[in-house]
Amino acid sequence: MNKQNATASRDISFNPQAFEPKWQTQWEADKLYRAVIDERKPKHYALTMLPYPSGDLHIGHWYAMTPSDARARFKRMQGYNVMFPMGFDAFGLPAEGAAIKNNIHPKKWTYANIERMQKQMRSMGAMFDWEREAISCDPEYYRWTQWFFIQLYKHGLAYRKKAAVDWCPSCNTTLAREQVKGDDRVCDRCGTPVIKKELEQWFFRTTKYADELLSFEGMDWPDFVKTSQTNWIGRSEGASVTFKTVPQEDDKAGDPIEIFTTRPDTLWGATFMVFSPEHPLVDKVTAPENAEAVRVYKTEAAKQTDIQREAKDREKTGVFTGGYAVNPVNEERIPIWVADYVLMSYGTGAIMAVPAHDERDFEFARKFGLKITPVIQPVGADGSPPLLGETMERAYEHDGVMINSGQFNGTRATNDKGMKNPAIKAVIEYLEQKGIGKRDVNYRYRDWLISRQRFWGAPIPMVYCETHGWNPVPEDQLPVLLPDDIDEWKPTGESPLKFHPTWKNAICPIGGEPAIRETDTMDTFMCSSWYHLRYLSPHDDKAPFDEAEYNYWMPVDTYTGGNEHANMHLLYFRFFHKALRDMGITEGNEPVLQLRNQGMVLSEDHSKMSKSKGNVTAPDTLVKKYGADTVRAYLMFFARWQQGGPWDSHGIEGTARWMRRVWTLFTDPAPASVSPASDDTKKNLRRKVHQTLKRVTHDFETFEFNTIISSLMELLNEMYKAREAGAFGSSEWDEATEIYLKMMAPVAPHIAEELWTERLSKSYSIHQQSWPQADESAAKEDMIEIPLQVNGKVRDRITVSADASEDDIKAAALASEVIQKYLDGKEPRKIIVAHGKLVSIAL
RNA sequence: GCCGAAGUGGCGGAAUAGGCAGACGCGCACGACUCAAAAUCGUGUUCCCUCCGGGAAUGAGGGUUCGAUUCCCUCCUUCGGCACCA
Repeated sequence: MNKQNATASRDISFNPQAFEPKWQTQWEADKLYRAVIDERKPKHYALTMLPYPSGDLHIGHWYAMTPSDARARFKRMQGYNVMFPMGFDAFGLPAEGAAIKNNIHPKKWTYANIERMQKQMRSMGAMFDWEREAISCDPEYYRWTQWFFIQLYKHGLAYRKKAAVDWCPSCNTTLAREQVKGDDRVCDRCGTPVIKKELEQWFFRTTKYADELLSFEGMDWPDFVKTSQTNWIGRSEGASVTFKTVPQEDDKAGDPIEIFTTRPDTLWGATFMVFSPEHPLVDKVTAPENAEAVRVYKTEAAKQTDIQREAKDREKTGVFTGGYAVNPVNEERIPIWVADYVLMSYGTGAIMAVPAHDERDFEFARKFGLKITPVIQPVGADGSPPLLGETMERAYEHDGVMINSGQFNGTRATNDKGMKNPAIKAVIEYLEQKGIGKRDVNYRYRDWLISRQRFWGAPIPMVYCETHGWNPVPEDQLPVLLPDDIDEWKPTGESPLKFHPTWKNAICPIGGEPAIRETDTMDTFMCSSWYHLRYLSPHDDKAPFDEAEYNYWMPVDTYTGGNEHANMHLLYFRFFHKALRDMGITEGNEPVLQLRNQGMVLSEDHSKMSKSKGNVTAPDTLVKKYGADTVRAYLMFFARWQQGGPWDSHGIEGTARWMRRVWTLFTDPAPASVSPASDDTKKNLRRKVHQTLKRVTHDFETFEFNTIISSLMELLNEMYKAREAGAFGSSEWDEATEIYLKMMAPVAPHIAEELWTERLSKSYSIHQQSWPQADESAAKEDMIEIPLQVNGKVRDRITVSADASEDDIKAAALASEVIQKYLDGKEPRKIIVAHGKLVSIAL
């Protein structure tokens, strides 16, 4: 056999740079991947998160998109009518940065990048349906973003309010709570610590859906996303209780104060109250002689940043107001304090303090010498003395029995939260009966702040006039276009649109008087909350999306993307769908059935890739060197997709080698001098093919891309051996090659097409073939090797027929000389034949 | 502190209804081809020993079991989310 010649000819003929663009052009010309409604076929909407047009496609985009593409292709071969659209999330800050730097309009920069990235995306050989492309900064797109804002406004889900909001001093804009990260409270975009500003801004009423967003019923989503969202929403069950304040002399009517507590069962232990410094009633409850101290404390608190105030290990501070409240269950007069450990942004901004059973209240009470009354007594701690306020060393926060609580003494308090705790349940019922409190739920979740003081976003379509206040722009006047003739878009802290000479001038839609437009633009997460709907009919000028398309394609069957969006995009996206549903625009409770998140491709030194560190891997260079198929395959192979990992520039060589070996197997002339393969060889080949097919099919379903590639590599190795053994030309061989290319087609669409169409001369296109069906009987083994264990250690192996009975296997095992040696004439204590796979002998 | 995910050779990773640990690939070593190198092909590659053969090993320790990477308990480490949230 002359291997040398084969090698030489192969290296010349494997040239992905030649056939990859050829097929990309061909597929596009033949509209192979157009997704058109076809009622005869089951649909599959495969969605992958759309990119921001930052300039160049990086390896992370490939990592997100090409395995998703492979799976979409697999679904398509399985007979689904698959829609796999792509677009651009094209509004956002970097465009403004670039605009300032290069003195060009953000629009120009953005569209230039889009064009560049479209070209790069085409080199991936993905089955994107470009006729469905949607670009969020197109007026035909943001017209509908604005339209949705107006619908939300009309349904009371968009509102304007003044509040202390998060402000990024580097991005010069407000941020939503979700966009502030970590304990050091930094901007999600740029890492700058945020500050608080008191501003009037537009909000979406996301909290209305807090409870519904906690339900993930029927959703095949990763656990970490579900728990992350659950944590974020932060639901606490408890009670709200009204305390009366004791009137100051000049003020006869003492105001009622509502508080929220998760532990109403400890109400009898509430020995003081604490107000947040910002609480509106602080001044009213403050006694004249304490007024100066309170004023000073409030001023100090206002100067502190949130980061300082919310630092956990900080020592508690506070001042007495001189005012008192009455504990509604025991009529005890309790002092009211002001302290910054109580936050205005949670609950009612005031708490009842139960120092005996709350760590924070305990610390505060000890520091200021306030009364501590235990009301839950631990049980079962034999001999240990009962809790006493004077001697307790820390708050007792576990289960026990209620004491010092009047009629409830003796009630069992468990560690359960909410109504599952008998003590809490009993007390809430009592409070409701007496009319002093009620069952209540609180969330840490906040409404979504969507105003941005930036230029490159969808203008908020609202107009203000002195007489009629805020009103939406009439829908027939949409879109409210961004001006082209703007030369001042530098972020100043105020919206650049404000400084355009004429843009903000409008007329009131109600009375026709002169009015002013809202000059803030929308958070770009608003644009990406509905892009999956725009893909349905991207050029529709009658509606945001076409109803027939919606009815056929929605909901999204599989959504893939990065895991950094768990509490941002994915929460907004769900909120948006539910809001639209309640307005009668969409149907169903959730937009996405199945969600899968890929991990991140790290650089070779295990750090995050970044342009500034110069450790990025450029896909364009890799495509040039290896071809797109190899890059795709390596991205699927090198790590668990859902986990990601560091790039390895040597590792890709292995995948490149595999690709060349595939090419060689299909293009090399058959070895001439071997005799025809034995029946066994052919049967074994066929078995391996169908075993691989089963595995690959399974792994595509479960997103286990790395084992798809390794199974294919393994089968290729077997095929080489079978060819050596003379299988070439047999019907088994032909079947193997056909199935091999079909399995390869989703992963490496170009080489599969080239070999299928050009080398095997099969009918174009392999991407219109259906996924092969595994033959179970062919995949089954005839003979199996069974390990024989003695006391858990493998001592011998026997080969038996795959359908041997347990008794046969047992007999064969005992017949083994090695086993007999170990038995040494004794009777084994126990013999177990495990599922016909293994024999375990216990001596 | 609370919630979640995960710890397997030099490396990326296979294998879970409880049944042969290390598939596949990288790297490395040796060999073939070559004047030589690259490429390619072949062989080997968890660790330890006295290398015929035996022993140990899936973050650590314990438990259940004939049998545990897989199940249970305790602990350690890494990553992610939340955190003075009443």
